Amino acid sequence: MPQTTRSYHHGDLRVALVDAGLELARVGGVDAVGVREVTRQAGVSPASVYRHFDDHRALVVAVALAAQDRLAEAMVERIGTLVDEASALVDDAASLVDEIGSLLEEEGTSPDGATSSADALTSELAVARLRGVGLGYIDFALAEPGWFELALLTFDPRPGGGPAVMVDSEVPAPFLLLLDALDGCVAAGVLTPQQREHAEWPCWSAVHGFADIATRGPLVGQDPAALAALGRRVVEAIIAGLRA
Amino acid sequence: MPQTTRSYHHGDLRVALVDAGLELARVGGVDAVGVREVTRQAGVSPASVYRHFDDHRALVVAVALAAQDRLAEAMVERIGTLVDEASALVDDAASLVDEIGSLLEEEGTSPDGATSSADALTSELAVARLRGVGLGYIDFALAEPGWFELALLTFDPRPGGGPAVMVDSEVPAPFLLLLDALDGCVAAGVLTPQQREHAEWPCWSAVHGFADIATRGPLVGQDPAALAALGRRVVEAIIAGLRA
DNA sequence: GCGATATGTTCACAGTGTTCACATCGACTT
DNA sequence: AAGTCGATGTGAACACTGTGAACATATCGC
Repeated sequence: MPQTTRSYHHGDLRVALVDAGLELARVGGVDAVGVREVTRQAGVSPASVYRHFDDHRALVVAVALAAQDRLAEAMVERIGTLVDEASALVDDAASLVDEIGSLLEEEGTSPDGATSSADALTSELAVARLRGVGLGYIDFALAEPGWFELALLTFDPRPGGGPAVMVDSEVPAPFLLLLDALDGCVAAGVLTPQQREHAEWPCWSAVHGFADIATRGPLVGQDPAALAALGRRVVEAIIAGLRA
Repeated sequence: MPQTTRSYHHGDLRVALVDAGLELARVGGVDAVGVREVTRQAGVSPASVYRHFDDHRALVVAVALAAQDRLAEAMVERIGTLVDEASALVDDAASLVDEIGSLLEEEGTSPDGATSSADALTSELAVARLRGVGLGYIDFALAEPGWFELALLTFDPRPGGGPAVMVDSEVPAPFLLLLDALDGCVAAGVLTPQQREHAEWPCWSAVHGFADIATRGPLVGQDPAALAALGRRVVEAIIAGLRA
């Protein structure tokens, strides 16, 4: 922060506006982030927005990008806990394998069984990561529906209703997490390269669709525990569908 | 229609407004159906809306219900063609089975094979119906994105941002088509009752999610043929996931 | 035929995004 | 060190929106 004195100039109005928009969107969704409302929240004049953003839409996009960052953070956190749990199981199983191996050492047992079970364990880890992507996305949507609504908007690349060209320069972070997890699955042997191809779209469709249904669709207001269980069901179903 | 004369009273302004809204929404989406714009289209004064609808939102909901009907129509049409194709295959296969059966009649062949293959054929029919539900939904979304955006809105049951109670009185027709198709699958032995339980949500999530992604998401503007292929992939993946 | 009622209109108001001329500050030049 | 200039915030205005109240007119029941 360059200065804390309240002068005519604000110091860093742009981020202040985005923060205000974030706060408003958290409870009111995308409709709550308007030019006048945001400037009111920031204690500034409405027209000041146009010194930092071309348009109302540009302001919304900036807020949406911030919400998207929050989504990505929540996802990596969820992935971390799920992978940690899985790797704890892996460690337990590995020590168990070692124990059994040392017990059976006197006999001439082949180490093939150990390596194949190790493969199964790394597979489990890769699947846990993929699970984390989906569940992190869903949990964020349920926990912060306003931000979630915002985070979607940026995926929409039409600037003003034009011919809608695909964005290829800047892939959103949440989507990258999914791509990486899928690549990890083929590296771990969970998915064949053929199964991997375009697999991001079935995954994203199922997870995003559930989040949308639970957030603005017929499942709105349902019991959170039931929603979480349904979300797990959706994630397991689409993962099973990919491997079939 | 009570009268076609153009008098001070409009005859049936309510449906005229809904039709105008439908026409506007077709190209402009939900944002295009505003009180003033709709009345302009219908050649009538803005405040006349409030003789037929409580609110701007009520007008939008009425238009959305109409769009939902179009969606249901498109789905039953798609289901019909897919089921017809499948049943043609079924007939061909059945006649083939008969032929083979009559050829093998001289030998003492057991009819078990015929009945089990007949089972497989009815299964294929049930799956074709399920496929039709998903592909009909997706095709409609791709063909009429404006109407599709509208059709979703009605699934959102909040009247004014209240505590969002679940609608149980009037289940939308498109959703009923899915439920029936799933029940048909368990009747045909494709799905066990345990697999059937809550299966509507993974299905709806995947299909709706893909439609949303292809309509307002990162796949907007992609090659229609490629989108159709991806849609088929999504439908197959989620069906496989349910049966796994 | 006549009154009651349903339906459409006009006017007004609050709120929105947006623009433009103006005010003010910080920084760079000479 | 003074002065200029670009960057940033302000205030008033415009066009537009949804909405309500008072008014006008056509249709229906008696």
